[in-house]
Amino acid sequence: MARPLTARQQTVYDFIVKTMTELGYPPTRAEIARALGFRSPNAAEEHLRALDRKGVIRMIPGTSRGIRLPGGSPEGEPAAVDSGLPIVGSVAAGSPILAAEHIDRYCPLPADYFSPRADYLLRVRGLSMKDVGILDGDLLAVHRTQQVRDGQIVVARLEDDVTVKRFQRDGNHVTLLAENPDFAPIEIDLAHQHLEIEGLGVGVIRGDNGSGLG
Amino acid sequence: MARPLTARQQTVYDFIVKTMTELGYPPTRAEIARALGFRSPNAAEEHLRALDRKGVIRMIPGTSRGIRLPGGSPEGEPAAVDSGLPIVGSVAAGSPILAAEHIDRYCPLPADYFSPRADYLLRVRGLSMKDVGILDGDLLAVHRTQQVRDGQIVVARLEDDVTVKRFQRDGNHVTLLAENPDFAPIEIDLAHQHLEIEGLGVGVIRGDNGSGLG
DNA sequence: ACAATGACTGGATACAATCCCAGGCTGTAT
DNA sequence: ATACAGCCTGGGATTGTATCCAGTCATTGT
Repeated sequence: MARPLTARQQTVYDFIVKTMTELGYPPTRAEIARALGFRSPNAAEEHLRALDRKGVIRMIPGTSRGIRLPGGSPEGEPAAVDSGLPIVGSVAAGSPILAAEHIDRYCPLPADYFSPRADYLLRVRGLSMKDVGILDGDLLAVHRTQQVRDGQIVVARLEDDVTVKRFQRDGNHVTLLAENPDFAPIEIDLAHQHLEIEGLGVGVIRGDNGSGLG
Repeated sequence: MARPLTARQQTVYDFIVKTMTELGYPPTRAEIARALGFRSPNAAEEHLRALDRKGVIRMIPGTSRGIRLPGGSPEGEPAAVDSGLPIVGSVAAGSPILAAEHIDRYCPLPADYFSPRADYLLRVRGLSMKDVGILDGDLLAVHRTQQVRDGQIVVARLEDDVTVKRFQRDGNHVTLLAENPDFAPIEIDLAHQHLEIEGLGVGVIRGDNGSGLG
């Protein structure tokens, strides 16, 4: 079961990703410890084991810098690609997004047109993200993952409610920012509230309405 | 300058690239030696020095697996699809939009996904239409037609310049409205200026950039 | 003939890095 | 109360790795 990462584990994971993209190779335990302020490399070791257990990284025993980021998201089964990307309309409270009854129709676009790969298209309701060009009725291409970084557009589920917002985390505190001055940010304390990240916004499609934009 | 690599050095370099793309981290001297049949890691060390001298890799002293490939990580480019909608980048003055030299690549989406049918995708530059959710770099799906109505988003050519604007006509007078308070409307007197309507905006696609929206 | 370079073998050393053990502290679940 | 997981300090054994030194052999340019 993919229990979500703890805040600290997420920090470690983020540092690994950052190191690998910036330097081209993964960090050592000592480097992780130094970067996050641990006085012992063992703290990093234990975090790595946890991340490995949860499947977001792979440790290669006995190998220096032996950390791998397995391709694809942790346990997201690849969406049925045959007929294209499923288009999800409104999501009922408490049920998984990709439940069959939510699937409206399919968009004949290959999943890997977007990068990272899109797993489904979510029809966006409301104008809370209009300043980043996501309008009412648009289709948001979503990559299923729990690994999201600050500033990214995410699909989140908060108390059975699915929303699209910009993600920002500070330790145990998460802020979901709208991109529209008419909407207030949503503040979440992870210690007291449950927040589930459903995926990462990777694209937008608009225009199946029928008579041109306007 | 950059003397070309010897055959053996090329082999070593290829192995480094292969290792990094397959494993996610660079090889050690010993691993290179093992892979290429050297009986001493020093042979690998000397090759690495040569590759560093010639600038194709960068060695980080004292660091295990401290090998970097300068000039960005090798990214797999998306396979060129020769079917689907042509994507048009910048359009040279005075030439038809669908001239072959403007076609960047193709988007594997059927033309009739949009309605009315899209004939090509135009990459939009600038933020003049940001208030209707068309941002810089977005792909505008365009239906080729001259029959446009007031209020529609159109692709127009004015004095060899191709722009995307909202269309408004009053007798012989046309106004092309931006959807961004920072941009002034363009006023055109059809009796004195030539305006060509290239098509009607029927959709928007965003998100072929590579790492999520944000 | 000579030096310079590329391509190695073989051996050695010191540090880099993984990984195990023994704790402590704070929560949350049972 | 007790147990357990997450998160951390501190130390230490063992192995992984970078890096140096001393040679050999062939090729190439001078």
